Amino acid sequence: MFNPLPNNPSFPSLEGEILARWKQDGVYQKSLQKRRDSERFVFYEGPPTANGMPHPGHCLTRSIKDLFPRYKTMRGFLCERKAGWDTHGLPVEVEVCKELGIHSKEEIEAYGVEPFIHRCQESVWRYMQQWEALTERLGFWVNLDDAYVTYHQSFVESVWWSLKNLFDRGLLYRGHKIVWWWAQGGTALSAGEVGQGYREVADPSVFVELPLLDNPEESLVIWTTTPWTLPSNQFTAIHVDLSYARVRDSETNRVLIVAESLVEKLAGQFKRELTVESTCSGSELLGLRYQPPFDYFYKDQGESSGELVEGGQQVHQWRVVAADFVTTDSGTGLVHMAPAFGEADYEILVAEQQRFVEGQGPGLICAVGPDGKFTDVAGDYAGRWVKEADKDISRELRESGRLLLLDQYLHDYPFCWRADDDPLIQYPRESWFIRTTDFRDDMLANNQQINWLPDHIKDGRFGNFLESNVDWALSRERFWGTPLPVWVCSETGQMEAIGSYQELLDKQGVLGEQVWENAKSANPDLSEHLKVHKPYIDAITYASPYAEGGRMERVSEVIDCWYDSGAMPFAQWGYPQQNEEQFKQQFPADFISEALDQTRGWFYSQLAISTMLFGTNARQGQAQDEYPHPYRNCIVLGLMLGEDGRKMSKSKRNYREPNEIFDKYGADALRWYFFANQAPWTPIRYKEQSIKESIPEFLLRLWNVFSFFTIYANIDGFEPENLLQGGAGELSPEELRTAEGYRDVLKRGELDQWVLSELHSTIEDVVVRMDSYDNYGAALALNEFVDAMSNWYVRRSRDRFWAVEKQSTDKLDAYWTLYECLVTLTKAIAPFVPFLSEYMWNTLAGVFGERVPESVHLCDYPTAIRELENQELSARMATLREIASLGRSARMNEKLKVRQPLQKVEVVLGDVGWKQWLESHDALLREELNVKQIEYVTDADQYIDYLIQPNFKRLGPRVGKLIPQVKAILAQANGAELLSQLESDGMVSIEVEGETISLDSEDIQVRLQAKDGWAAAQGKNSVVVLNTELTDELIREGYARDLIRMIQDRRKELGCEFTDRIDVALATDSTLLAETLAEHGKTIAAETLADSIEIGSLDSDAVERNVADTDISLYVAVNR
RNA sequence: GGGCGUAUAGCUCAGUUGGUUAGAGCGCAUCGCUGAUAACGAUGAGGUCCCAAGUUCGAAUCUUGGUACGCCCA
Repeated sequence: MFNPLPNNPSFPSLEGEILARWKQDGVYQKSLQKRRDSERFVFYEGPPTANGMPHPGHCLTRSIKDLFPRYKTMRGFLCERKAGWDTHGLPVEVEVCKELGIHSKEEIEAYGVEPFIHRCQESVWRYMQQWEALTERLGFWVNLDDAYVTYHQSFVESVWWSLKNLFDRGLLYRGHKIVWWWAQGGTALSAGEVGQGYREVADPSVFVELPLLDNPEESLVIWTTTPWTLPSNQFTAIHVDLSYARVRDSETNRVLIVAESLVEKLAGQFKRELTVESTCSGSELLGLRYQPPFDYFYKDQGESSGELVEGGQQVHQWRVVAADFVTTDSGTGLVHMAPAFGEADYEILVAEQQRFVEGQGPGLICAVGPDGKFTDVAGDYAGRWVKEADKDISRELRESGRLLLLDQYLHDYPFCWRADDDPLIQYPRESWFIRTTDFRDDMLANNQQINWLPDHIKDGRFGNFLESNVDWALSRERFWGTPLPVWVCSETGQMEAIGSYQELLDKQGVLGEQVWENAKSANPDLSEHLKVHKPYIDAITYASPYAEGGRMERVSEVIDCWYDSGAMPFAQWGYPQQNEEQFKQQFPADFISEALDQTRGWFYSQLAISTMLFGTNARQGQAQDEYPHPYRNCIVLGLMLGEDGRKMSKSKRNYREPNEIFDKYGADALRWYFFANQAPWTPIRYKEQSIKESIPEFLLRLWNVFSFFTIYANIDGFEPENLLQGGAGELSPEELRTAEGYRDVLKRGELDQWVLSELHSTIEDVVVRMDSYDNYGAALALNEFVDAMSNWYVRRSRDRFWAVEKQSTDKLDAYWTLYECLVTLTKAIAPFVPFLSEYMWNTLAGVFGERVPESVHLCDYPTAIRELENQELSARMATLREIASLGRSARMNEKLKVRQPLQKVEVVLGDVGWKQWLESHDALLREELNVKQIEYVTDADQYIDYLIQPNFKRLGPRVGKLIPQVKAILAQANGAELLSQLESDGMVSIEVEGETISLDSEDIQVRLQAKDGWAAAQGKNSVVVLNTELTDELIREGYARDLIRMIQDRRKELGCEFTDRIDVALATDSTLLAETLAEHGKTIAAETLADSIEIGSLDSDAVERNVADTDISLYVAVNR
């Protein structure tokens, strides 16, 4: 006997029980154990940071990350799921700073790097418990006990190994990076921090003349809103495709060079007449030399030059160069370039440098120190804060006659989010880079092999990003991160990279280990892993092999934590220092998934590192790893929005906490909502209402069928555990087949065959879709099957389950059919809704005890039995359902309720071939439509018009432009005649513009159009016409059914048990009553368990009702 | 300013190589069922498929140009 189900299922509490059981029985471990010798399906966990609270977006990623590994495990693969945690980086430091109430790097140093790092390491696990709880509650099976952690020594050493590899291949170099710099605090700010600090300010807007060296009467005109950058000017940029004009300034009689299209606008701004003297293209300006606005550098370097790669000499700077980003949207079409203070400007410098022979190119000019003040090189301005110097700079330009216009300009400019009076400046900092640009083509080739979902990511966002690759700025001037493993000789500046801690200790003349040892003995609780971090690692030096007496000292930087995450494919195993075998087995990944924001993050860092380390160019002379790696399939999830369709935000409270959802609706509801509501890459609106709706739409509907089955199976004593002997396997159709009373499917009724056909084609569909990572399509197919099972199979089979004879063949067929559907479906939905499916498995299979797997998650995924799929039956049943639906529709239009029996309906079929099969299912339809008789009409001209249309898809390619005429001819033709000709001859011919076109039945499509005046409804394949004539007999029968309904309703009101007997009396003016009782009294009594039905009254309370438009008094006395 | 994406019913979303009556769920209206029952089911109303031009016998679907929104970058 099946365990009875609770009446009102509380999914959250069911899930709680299942979670406890999983934990207690180690079901996840068993699911891996079962596949220990199987082919691997490799999954990588993109490490989240446990430094912040998990939110709904993480539920989505974790649901998807669970779905496919579960599915693949059931499909027979071994899918290990190693958890991981991202632990380094600025956010951690910021959190700690908040606790300490400090801001700047200086303050951290004053506090002490050592205690600061200790606090960082502790802070990393701040929300660990919440993360673990959420992971478990969501049903995300992942190995949390063996998680990789980016600050662990083994991880750090793997990263070191990879960096040493890059260093030794010359791919790691020092350069400058232009950063947003908080001068007062002496630190660079991340893009996120900069983004927080924008506000509108008025800055000076200056137009400056730069006289040409060859012709001082002519000037380039440039525009800037940061006059303080002018002393550091190095170039002027133009766009080669723009047209430029030499214009005469009416006031000074000098010639100015500006973009031609801006002449008028500038004349207005300058308030003077500008007369065009000639025009030229941008390319003609290239190479022109000019006098910079200030001569601090010019006086010494004005003529400095170098040798070009292509031969010849060129002066270094103060000449016109080309740049694509120059536009005429603002300014003059000529752009002042100060490479020290702008990223685009700096790129121009780098591009210029590359034109020169190595070491011969221009250097970087910078008149400002890291404190934001002019350096001594800047004469009078030395020591002054740059922004404060703007005014004087403008004044000086005016005095030297270079200033065309000084104005004010309103724009958004970033300020420091921690000190909002401090404007940020762009500033060059020395930085370590990885020469990723050398691998651009390799990365693009690798990318081509990745299966991106959605696929536009490949050549869209991600491909474009790779195309415009720039070298990876790796280093961070911070404290909590993987230390950059480069040691520099104090004497010669020679550098070495170190690949592991031991390698470092093995160096000659190592000093400084005792710093860590002392700290550890002073505080034995300190994590061992900290010894590879600042400040301990900085303390370790060794004897320089490059200079007698020199010491090798580590550079001070740590690295970008994105590098950590991108190194996880090998670093999670500590490869190559250890676990080589695991790494080789688990590389590359078959499947990863994160949200769109990881395109430039984890998706890139993994691809870049893997391509550089394991790509074809990486290991010359060695076996080449084929693409793609490190991941083959990647689902890019859409961003998650709040209830209002805007970004989720704690302060706006526009979303529900995951725990609240779990407690109210359960994890399955949330998961199903994610999987079945939209393609996973569309931006998803996280609405409580929508999550809630996934319960009645899917979970509850399935539950009702499940519940229906167990109730009646228990009543009828249907006990599969006793009908099936011996081992029951996984209750797959092969095993069920051996059970007593299990008949060959083809011997069962068509409804049984139909639902099993639907089941197996659904399974086939779901497997195809899941194998191509289409969870949405798979979920839709499953949902549709549940609907078919609930709203057609069970509904049309109810009386079979209620039949008196408990062991009839027909009844057993029904039970075995529904049991097979439910058991198979349970396995099919297991990866999607692991809790409900487990509960169903426990009930449906639990009766077998130890003869079946203890968990649905230890089963194989079902495979479709093709022989049971019957497309013809499926199509026929669809038509039958269409007819039933049309019948109801026609009734609605005539306001004839289903309780009123009708004598006859006539069904007109678009394809007469259906007739025979439908006739054999008369009974089913008659009951569904509540009619006495169904007639399939072929000659139905009186009810309908036949609209004949061409089959466009078939005919279109064949007749092309003639289609409209064919359409017209067919529309005008006598449809009935045409059809009958087609039926007898197999084809018809029509004349179109002198051409004869012959059409067979496939070339046309018939639409039926009901004529007015009939109670008819039309569908795609059929028309249903009601005979609305009501005889007295029919009316009485309808009346009887109304009375039954009314009495049943009263029974319920009175709280009757199903078995209670009653007495009934009725009083009404209706003349129908007496006759109806005479005719149908027995039926009414039987249906309502009435001992007597009389006309009159009883000694009980009467209730007034209205039946068939007549008032009636109803007396019901319960015989208890 | 550039890149990518999105725009379909009141709401949330589907729409399978272009095929002539564009679908689902929710909501709404009407009704039904009452032995799956604090459920369930049916039917219906509701669309300028963002706009414009083009390609085509035929466009929600393809092309171009707009508009709006989102994300990323500058």
